[in-house]
Amino acid sequence: MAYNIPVEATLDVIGGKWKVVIMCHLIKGEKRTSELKKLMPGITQKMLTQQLRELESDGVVNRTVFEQVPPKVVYSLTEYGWSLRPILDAMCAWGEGHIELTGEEVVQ
Amino acid sequence: MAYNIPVEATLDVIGGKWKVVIMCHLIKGEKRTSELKKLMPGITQKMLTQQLRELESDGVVNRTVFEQVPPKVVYSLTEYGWSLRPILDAMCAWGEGHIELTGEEVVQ
DNA sequence: TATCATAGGAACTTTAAAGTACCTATAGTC
DNA sequence: GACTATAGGTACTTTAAAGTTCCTATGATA
Repeated sequence: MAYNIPVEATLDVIGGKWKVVIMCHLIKGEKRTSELKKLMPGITQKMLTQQLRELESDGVVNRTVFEQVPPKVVYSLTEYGWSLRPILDAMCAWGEGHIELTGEEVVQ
Repeated sequence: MAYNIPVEATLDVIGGKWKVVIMCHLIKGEKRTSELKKLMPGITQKMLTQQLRELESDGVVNRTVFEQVPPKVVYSLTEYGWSLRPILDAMCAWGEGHIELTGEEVVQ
């Protein structure tokens, strides 16, 4: 793909509704599928699997399968994924600094 | 809106296909509509206007109208918009560092 | 033997994002 | 008088993203 501006390459990897959120959770350590699901109440099983597959094929996350029943699969950031850390940190920090300033996010 | 994780507040403001790209251009200085259109060959007039309107109502960009014919409108980042700079810088830097490593973006 | 837990596949539908086509205004120029 | 440049509006359509529902496997437990 040809980009008009380099930042489009970044958006290709981390764009979309869920990838940044997934990676922000994985920054704190590897997680299995069911843990991610609990951390992201809004995501569906399908979207979680789909986004993880895309992150995996982009080389951002590792998928480790434990051959046991019931199945256990653990996801973690790859070294390549860690290279995105400055972006994730900046995004998390901004969100933390501005979430209460908007004023309308009172849980009803 | 209630968020499960603060970074979702960030995604609310800069999420989508075009906003980060627009802001990356505005970092280098104010731009009029026609300049942005030239810098982003892939965007349509409608999407450009729509995204700028959303950024404006989120307080991220300033819209300055010059009362002349033909019309002249200039967009720039607000102070609030500048607070997103660490994110934009990190995203731009990552894109610059990784765009040539993917190897398949040769313009055909 | 029926049920659970886990991770995910497949088919289908809904919703949101994005794109297309066509319309406006007006001072200045050809 | 027709045409240009500029910024944007509106209605409609297309495409992509996301969501829903139902399905699989298997060993352990009730």
